[in-house]
Amino acid sequence: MKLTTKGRYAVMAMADLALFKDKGPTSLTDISLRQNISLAYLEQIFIKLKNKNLVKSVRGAKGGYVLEISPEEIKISNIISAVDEEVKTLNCKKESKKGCNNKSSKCITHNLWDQLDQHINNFFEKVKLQDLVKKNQIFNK
Amino acid sequence: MKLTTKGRYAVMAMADLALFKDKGPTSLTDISLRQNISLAYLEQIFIKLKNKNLVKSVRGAKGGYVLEISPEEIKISNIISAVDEEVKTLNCKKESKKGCNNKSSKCITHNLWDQLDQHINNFFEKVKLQDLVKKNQIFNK
DNA sequence: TTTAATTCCTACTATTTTAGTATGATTTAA
DNA sequence: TTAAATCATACTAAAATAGTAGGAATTAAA
Repeated sequence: MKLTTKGRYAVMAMADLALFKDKGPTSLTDISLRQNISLAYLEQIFIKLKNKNLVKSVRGAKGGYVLEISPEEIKISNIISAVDEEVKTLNCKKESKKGCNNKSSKCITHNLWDQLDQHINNFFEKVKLQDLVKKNQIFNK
Repeated sequence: MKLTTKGRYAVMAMADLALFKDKGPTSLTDISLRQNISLAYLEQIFIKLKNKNLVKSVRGAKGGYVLEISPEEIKISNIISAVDEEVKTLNCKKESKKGCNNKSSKCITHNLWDQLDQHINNFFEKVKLQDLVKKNQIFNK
């Protein structure tokens, strides 16, 4: 599955942004210090978050990033898919020779991975950024 | 998350084994051909499956592997954890400096990953090997 | 008794992905 | 003018993944 520290960093950074959202633009330097993530790495991550319109940037001194939409509206799935390209576990389709395109026992496990994907995506769809910052207790929906 | 082609191969191979379980030991050569997985790689995978008592081996000519227990009793989680060591996404605990051990905003995302793990594991706990071979339609439990 | 088919064992290696560095340009508040 | 910030791109180190390679041991069958 595509779920790496990059995705985790993105979620952490967005949560940080949400926590400080009333104090104007938050610089990546601040986030870097608070969350202990390399500044240059954060920059790369935020380019992607910006491209997906999850944050907007304020350039120049005293600049930084602010949430484009409110924490209640931002799903974790939005964040992760923004930086990790795809939330897909292991689909047979990619590798045409193996798995699915196999003649004899054609993709016995195909549906399994499909459903797993749905299952995981479903989880990330339900959790909002707000759920993280509010109480640090997520949900029992 | 620890969920790689090794895990997928293992599930595919086990499903293959389940399909042919009435025809005596199934050789890895056969599985290799049917599922298009390198023989040597399968060998490594089956050592692990054997260590976890999911299969047993029959050595020598006409040998191969057979399921140690019935497909109804084998959970997908058993298979994956046998070959991929751990079904854990991204826990903060591992990396002591980052994430959790951060003073200011202590592990905002900790619970999120914990619950994700539970969610995924829960999925794999519910699906049995039998569910794969029976109808190629998994479940709606 | 020989042969071929098989598992078993261990070490090595190529490839890919991940995570991160490095460098510098651009923008803008103070 | 300066310092603090984003923006952009290229490079690289480390780790994980996905295999390969080479042989030893076992056993059914010819």
